[in-house]
Amino acid sequence: MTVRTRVAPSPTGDPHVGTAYVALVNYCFAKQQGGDFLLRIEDTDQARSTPESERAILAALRWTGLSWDEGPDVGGPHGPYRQSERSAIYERYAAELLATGHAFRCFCTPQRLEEMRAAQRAAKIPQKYDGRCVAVPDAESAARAAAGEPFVVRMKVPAAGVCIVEDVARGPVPFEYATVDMQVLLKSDGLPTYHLANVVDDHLMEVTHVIRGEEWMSSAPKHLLLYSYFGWTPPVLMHLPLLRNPDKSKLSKRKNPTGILFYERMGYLPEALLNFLGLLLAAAPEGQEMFGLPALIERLDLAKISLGGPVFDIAKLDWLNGQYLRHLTPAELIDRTASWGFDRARIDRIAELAQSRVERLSDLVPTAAFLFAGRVAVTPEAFAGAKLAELDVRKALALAMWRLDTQAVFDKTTVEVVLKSVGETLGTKFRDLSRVYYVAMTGSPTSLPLFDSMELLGRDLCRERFRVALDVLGGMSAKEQKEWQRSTSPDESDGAAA
RNA sequence: GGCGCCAUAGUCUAUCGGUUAGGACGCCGCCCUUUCAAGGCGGAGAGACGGGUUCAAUUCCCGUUGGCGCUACCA
Repeated sequence: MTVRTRVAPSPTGDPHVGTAYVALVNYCFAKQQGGDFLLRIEDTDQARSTPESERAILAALRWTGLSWDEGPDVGGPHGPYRQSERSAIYERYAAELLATGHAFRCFCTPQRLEEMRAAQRAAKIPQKYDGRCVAVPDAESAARAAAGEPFVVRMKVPAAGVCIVEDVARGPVPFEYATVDMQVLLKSDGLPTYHLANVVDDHLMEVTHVIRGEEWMSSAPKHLLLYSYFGWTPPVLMHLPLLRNPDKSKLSKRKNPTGILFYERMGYLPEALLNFLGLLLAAAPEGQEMFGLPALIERLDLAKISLGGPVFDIAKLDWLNGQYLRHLTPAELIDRTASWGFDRARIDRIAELAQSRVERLSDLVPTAAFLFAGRVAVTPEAFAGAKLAELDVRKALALAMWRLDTQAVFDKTTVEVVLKSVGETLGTKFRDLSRVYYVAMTGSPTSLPLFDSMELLGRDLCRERFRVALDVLGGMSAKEQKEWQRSTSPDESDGAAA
């Protein structure tokens, strides 16, 4: 049987390095076994999925140098590869589960579920669905559904017994069925949850090995149960450790750059990034830290991947990237730099912005330098200004950073709207606030137009500059963070791929 | 709180019962050098803790501690 693996990102945010990491393992394992690697878009969350995010994820993954045999953009015999286009399929399988008695309609309202959980919390018992609607007789259930009463479909779970999850790297992992929740399979909007869609698709797409993040381990029993309800052979499972921040918490953009595009904009080479991620998957032979995809494909051994969550150590990435840069000829270095940041459209735009601000040709490069830099040097003093005295500069930076994160698109118009909204929140004219942003983004209070510059810089680099500026000004206390977040619309979406 | 995963230096890791516990990043020093890098050489630095099993444990088992994940009509 042909080995088939997949990466299944959810298009709900920026392309995440965790996605690249998971994709890399799946890709290498498939190729090592002479198999196929698939890309599937898990966009069953109507509220959070966006086409912009999907486009960005595909582009970012392509940039890393990985390629897939089947996917929404390249097609394939098991399509469509976008879950939002497969609703009819999931509905059919949910109906099958209903018919075979492995699932039931649940008519509980969100309010009733919330009350149930509150009671469970108060009683200090595990929070899970109490099973009320399992008792609804089939005839009544069908009638209520036919009458238009909203419902979700939940899976049944054995009351007792143990489910053994066989993990390639961990061996058997036991889970008491009593601790497994009766998961929602089909939401009231008729779309499936991850659990149903993932199992159905992996089966239909003939995925043989599911290699995904550790965050999924506790739902493995549910998935295994579904495979058995359908009478299908489950795939081989392997859960990868999660990438970490230096403080060991799960890698998050609030604390670190997590975007693949950040590394691209920052000037890392895709082969260096892949090599770096590969170092977390297969130990380098003594003194040979540099290796490419072919070597990784050869050496990857799923059972030997270390299970401790690795810190994403940017210092080591820096060194590796330097190694790659040094292996280039000077001409290649120039070519790479040119195609990285000096494409015609981009520099033409920069020229437009800079033209009225230069008097000599020799002014152009210094004027636009901040657009080609990764970070810019800022000092606390640079933020000082008469109008700014009584204003909390850090709050202005934090609000802008957070609000910008919640925007689906990142262009000059969005930036303008968002930054001005911060002025309103703070009760300040934007004119008096702009210096803060000029300094943080460009490193100087006088520079090229801010909104255009930020668009040119891109979301990831801007976020990083906000972070650095905040840091230079002493950061935020936990209390401030909490308080300030109340005056913005928080969006914690920061997940890696499945 | 419940369930689960994990545990070698600051970081990434090797060692699948017997090693002076190996390598890489970072750090420090020396060399090279008009500076700074790069490069070369060298150095400091690790088996969380407590019990077992064994002639012998970093390695196997149990407990403790710690970190992490899950605990949604999100993935």
